[in-house]
Amino acid sequence: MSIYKGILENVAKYVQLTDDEIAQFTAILKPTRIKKRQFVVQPGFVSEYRNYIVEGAVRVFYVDALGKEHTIIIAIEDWFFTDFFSYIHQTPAEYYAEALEDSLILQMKYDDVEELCGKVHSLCQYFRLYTERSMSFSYKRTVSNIGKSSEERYWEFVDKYPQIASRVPQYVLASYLGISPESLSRIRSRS
Amino acid sequence: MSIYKGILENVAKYVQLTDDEIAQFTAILKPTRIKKRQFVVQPGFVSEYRNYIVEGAVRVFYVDALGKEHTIIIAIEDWFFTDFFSYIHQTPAEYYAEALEDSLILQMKYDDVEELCGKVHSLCQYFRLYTERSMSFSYKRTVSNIGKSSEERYWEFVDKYPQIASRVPQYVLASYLGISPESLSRIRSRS
DNA sequence: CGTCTATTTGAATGTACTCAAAAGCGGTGG
DNA sequence: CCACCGCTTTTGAGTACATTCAAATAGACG
Repeated sequence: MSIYKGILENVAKYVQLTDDEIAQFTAILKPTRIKKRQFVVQPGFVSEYRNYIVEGAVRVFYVDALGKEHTIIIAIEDWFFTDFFSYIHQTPAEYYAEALEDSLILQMKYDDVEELCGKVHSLCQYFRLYTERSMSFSYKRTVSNIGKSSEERYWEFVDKYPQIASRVPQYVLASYLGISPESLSRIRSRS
Repeated sequence: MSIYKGILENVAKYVQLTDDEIAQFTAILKPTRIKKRQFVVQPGFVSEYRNYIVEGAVRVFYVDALGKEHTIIIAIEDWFFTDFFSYIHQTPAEYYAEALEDSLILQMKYDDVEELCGKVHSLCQYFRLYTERSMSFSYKRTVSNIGKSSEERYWEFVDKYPQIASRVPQYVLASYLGISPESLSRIRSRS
């Protein structure tokens, strides 16, 4: 079974590619193995790649002026991750992307994606539709952040992503939800 | 001067359209005038349109179980707005979109946009690139929400969008930043 | 000018945070 | 395989910050 199976199925949910288009697409995918705690993106370096996770888990986070970590993305199988701002604008990253587990990812270079999207209409459609969908979910997170209490945010997350909640360290989850690890521990204990 | 000037300039920042493509695009834009306090989107109704603001200001917000309003988007000239989740999935909206001022907007129907993006590669490119950029900014807001104090969020907003901060009521801004109106008033007074 | 809404101010409350320390857990090397 | 070490999670106490509720003031609009 090909390592491209997952991503091609993902694409197939939105558009249908010809065999030739599939070949062109997979040609720009660079399979990479990363070990737990390894950084894929680091502040100061341009995030050249959009990364798709075949197997494993990754988080994107930044360290504020006080040295505290804030997790922006927690990604598992069949998700994309990168420092999006750095990737889209091709400017130096501000965030880290770190493997939470040994992982296998598919990396696609910005220039390659852009070139291919310029040539292949259906791939352009795929990325448009996929990103629009991501965007619509992103608003849900904003709604959670501005309107819900820490406790509500936590249980909402557990409800929505039970696999993730049980798979990542609590301090990572806390930093994703914007809660201190101590508070998250207390929220969990009073249930 | 055509009312399409703004949106066409926006498109031109990303892609170049032929005259024919421009004609096809503007053909699906429906200019609509809305009065202050008028709703463009309401819970229970599918948000059929993606809306571009030619002139005016609009906010998207929801009302929680306790009757409190939470503002998700504040949009002015040259911005798009809609209940994105409802629009993308074509399911009933959960949010309101309300004019903060008398406004002139361009409405494009979901089906028309999809059909045109299927036919016209460069328009598909435009929406892809535009949405990817929006996405990259959306992460910035998330970073703000999970990592910064109320006070920092407020000053960051004023710094980033001074025109908006001085143009919308403070309780709207407070509900956008996830702060109570009273707290925002106090933040402003101690400066 | 009067009414309605938005903003400010005050006092009390509550939620989440910080700092500190203990307990739990996992991984590593002897 | 067990013992140790480091990191994560829990627990406790005190504090800071934002919220709520209530009332007063200020502003906008007809």
